[in-house]
Amino acid sequence: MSYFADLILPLPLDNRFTYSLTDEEAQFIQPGMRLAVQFGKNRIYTGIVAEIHQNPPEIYEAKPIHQILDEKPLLTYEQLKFWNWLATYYLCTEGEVMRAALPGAFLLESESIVKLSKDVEIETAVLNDDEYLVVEALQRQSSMKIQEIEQLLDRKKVLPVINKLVSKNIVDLNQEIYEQYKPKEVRYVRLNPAYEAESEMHALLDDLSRAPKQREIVLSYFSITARSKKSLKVKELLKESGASASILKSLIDKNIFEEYFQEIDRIVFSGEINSHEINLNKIQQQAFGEIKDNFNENRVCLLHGVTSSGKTEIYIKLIEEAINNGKQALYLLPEIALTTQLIKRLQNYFGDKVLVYHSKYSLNERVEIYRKVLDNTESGKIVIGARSCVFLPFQDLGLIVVDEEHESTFKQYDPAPRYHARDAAVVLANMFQANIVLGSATPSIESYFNAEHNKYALVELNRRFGNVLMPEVEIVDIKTAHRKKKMTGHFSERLIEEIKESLKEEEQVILFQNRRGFSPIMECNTCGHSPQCPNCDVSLTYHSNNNQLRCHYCGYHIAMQHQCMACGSNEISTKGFGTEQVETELKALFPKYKIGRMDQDTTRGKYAYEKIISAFENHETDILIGTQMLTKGLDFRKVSLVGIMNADNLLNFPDFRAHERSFQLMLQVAGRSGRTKKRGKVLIQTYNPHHQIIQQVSTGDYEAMYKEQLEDRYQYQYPPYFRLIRLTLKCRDYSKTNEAAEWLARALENVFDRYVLGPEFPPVARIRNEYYKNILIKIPKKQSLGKTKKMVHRILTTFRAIGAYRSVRVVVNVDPQ
DNA sequence: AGCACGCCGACT
DNA sequence: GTCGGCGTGCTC
Repeated sequence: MSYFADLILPLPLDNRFTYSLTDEEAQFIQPGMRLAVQFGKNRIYTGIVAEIHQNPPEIYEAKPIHQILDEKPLLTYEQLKFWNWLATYYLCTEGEVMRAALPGAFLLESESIVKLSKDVEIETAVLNDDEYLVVEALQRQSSMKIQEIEQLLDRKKVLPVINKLVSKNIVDLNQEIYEQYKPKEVRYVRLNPAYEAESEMHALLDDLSRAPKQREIVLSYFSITARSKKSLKVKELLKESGASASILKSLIDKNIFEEYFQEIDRIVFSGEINSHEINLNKIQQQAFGEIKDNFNENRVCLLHGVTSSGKTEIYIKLIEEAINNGKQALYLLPEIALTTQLIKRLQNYFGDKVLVYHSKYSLNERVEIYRKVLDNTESGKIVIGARSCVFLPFQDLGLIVVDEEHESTFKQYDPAPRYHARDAAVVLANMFQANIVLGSATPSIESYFNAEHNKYALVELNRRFGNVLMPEVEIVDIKTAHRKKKMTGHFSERLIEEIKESLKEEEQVILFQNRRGFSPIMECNTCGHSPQCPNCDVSLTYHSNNNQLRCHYCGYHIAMQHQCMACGSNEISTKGFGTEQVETELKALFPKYKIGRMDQDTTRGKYAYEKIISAFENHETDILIGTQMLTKGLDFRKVSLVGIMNADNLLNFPDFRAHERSFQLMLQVAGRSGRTKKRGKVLIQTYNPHHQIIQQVSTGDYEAMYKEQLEDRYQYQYPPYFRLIRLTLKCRDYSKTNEAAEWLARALENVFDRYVLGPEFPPVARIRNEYYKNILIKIPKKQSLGKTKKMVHRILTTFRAIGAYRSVRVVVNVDPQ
């Protein structure tokens, strides 16, 4: 009886691929294991076994596999199910999920390696120039990669050259696959046991009397080993003796010392546990109880708690319970880089049970964390991290916490799978019958809607911890202020007064300015021209730190212009303002005070972010100017004033979530103010003081915001009443983009009728010389989601089969943010 | 995706 | 003539 394995390959291909197995292989291989298989003519890929069966494929002969890469499955049954759900729900391939889900080091890929054939006499006469160059290079370096040959010959297509050499039997072309994961090893030394006897030892020291440095090492070795019986690291020995590595090497070469290696864990917890008891106050205790009651009924729990109401303590208690029951716990955060404070807190409490996982870790570190979760080790019971954590191989997941549930960064934008980690987490929890709590001070409309309609349970915390009052919000009408000439640059008189007041009291100030799009652009005062990006349909923005004009989309940059490029006029001014301008103006207003700035430009270095934060925490800076980044769970004790420089550029975003987002953002920023006894103050500068969102922020009235937004969503057919799928077409050819979009929209309309919107150009219609066009599909509640997606998938398959539109790529975004 | 194959314009 | 461009088809 013959066996076959259906594999998921890490490619954007719809199908699984079937390979044949020998009986022995079939005995050993289980779903979830990695296999290396040949796919296409030469390449070798890592595939995941999804299924083993005995049905031979009918229209082709299955190839045998190349190699088995695992001893036991790397994926659990739940993960395979989860991958499949993601691919179906988000309309992508399992291969794309695989790429996102597995640490890169698990995906071995082959590389073509060229070597000289053995025992071949090379007749130079039969070689042309290129061939000669390759052969000559191979005589020097034994093997070359295709890319190296491309460089050597300075041309793009080198395969014909290589193939000729292969056919002349001069070189061999092989596929090599690499295991990318390398365990971390520490080098140890010990004395050759032959010298252990006292007499031998003395003889050795006598022998070395003419090599004082070597003798020194041996003496150091004795003195260290006399002190402690522990294995001796090479590093330690060199430090103690002060000798160099080369001297030790000569001792090893002489066989006086022996070296050996031991694998160590990269993921080690170095901090201390100083877990003071966490005592919930009465209100927290009550919320905690309610959450647990709902867990008992297997309900998703939405925890709506105002800023600094103490949600984290509740999470910690829930996690503690989960791990006491022997389960694993997952704590999801929107962005890991911005939450060092929280991670420290969890580590202080749970010690080495906490693992932090995110995409910025090295390949090897991620592999180790993955394995720890898979093995369900004691040190990995709690995983904390950003969205990609949902892909870890949990064995016995008991609890998921999704903190800042409303954050849109939980949604992956590019590349596929374009998944929402919060929604995926709900599905994941369901697969494990695990508990899940979504927490936020400003829940997303969708989640609150689900709570209202009894799909989720709602638990509320509406008092700040220690009964600190919510900050007082003041709205400053800068339209009138401008008219009355009461503005200094972008600062209203009121804001300046309040800053002065806070600084006088030796308190700190945070100023918030939204980023992107509102960065300054150059504009000619004579003809109104502003320099454009040649590759994208946007104006270039001015960056003063390097005096450049830059494109945010493609990175194109030129030196700052002092003459208009269109009319040659010298009168150029900057329009719009960013954090940089705020900083400049502020320095002029408050020259005596220290000002910090936190935005994309200043947080580029590895620890730049931490530096800015700790400088502010230690009160080395008085005023901190920043963007979105400031809103994330930071806890500054001495901030009494938060200024929002311009609320309008948030509100005027062309997006159905713009108002909800503005509310969430402003309320979060406001929450940075007055976290201790004294009541904080928030100043909002705006041109529309009567805008309903501004009003709702000023009263902190989430309910009002929710109700009003919900009505808009209903009227304009948006989530939560309708689901959305956005198709984006991209192509270098303008008219092809149009034609293809038109075709696709018509095809969709045939099925979904008036629920298809567009095609439309997005606000930026060209990026990196590609034209973009969007089609939006709205799915009413009563329409089957599964069937709709199947239909969209079918139409897309037909579309992609049309030759004329082949150069047009379609990006599918389910539940776009 | 990545690669081969085939067709076409543009250069040594 | 060949090189390199791109469109097309296919991968178990």
